[in-house]
Amino acid sequence: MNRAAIVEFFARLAEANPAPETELEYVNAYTLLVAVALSAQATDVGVNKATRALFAEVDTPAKMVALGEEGLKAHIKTIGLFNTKAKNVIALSQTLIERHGGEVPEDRAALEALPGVGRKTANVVLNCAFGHETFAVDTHIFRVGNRTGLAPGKTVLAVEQKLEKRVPQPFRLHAHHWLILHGRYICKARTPECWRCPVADLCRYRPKTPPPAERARKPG
DNA sequence: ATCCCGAGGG
DNA sequence: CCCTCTGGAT
Repeated sequence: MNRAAIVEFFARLAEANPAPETELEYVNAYTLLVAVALSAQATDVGVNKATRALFAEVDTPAKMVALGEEGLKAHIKTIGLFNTKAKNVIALSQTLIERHGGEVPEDRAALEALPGVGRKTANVVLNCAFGHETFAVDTHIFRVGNRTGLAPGKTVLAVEQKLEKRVPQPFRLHAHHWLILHGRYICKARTPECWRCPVADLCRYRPKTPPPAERARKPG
């Protein structure tokens, strides 16, 4: 995708959604960090279902440590990988208290040093909580980048670096959310809905799924 | 490369 | 049934 096409690509996504935000529910930077850590290989809907009750009760690292690993597990049993996540969130909260005064650090290295926090989670927190122009590459963005030709790459880091080079202003701050929402609702993993995609003419992917009307006409 | 792992959709 | 969901640590 050339530069003009990339500008057009984001201009259309921006027109459809001028102020995109994360669909994870949170009340402060700390609960954002926890929500993102819980969202690995899980849907935001599923995470929100568990965190609504959790964050009403627990919204600081100290309260999380007081809740304890088993107490946290009881809240997040319905989320995949809950054993690992509960252990990490308690340890992460303890570390925030011991090393960062109970605050979420505005620093990539400090974030990635937290248990259960890798590059993707750090990028989301830096973008959503601190307004950094980071490109958190998740399963959606990896797929959209490769499928469309916007930012092809064999690894998530390669895709991130390509986005870093290719995404122009004024789209850099919200590119992450535009791409993730596009991937979640239109450029879906199994059956991308190209027939209602606003950037289909800029995309290198040729649809293999016929539109609903055609599928109804010719079932099977 | 493998493990962690529940809910929802097709 | 199988696939997917805002990954990270070993």
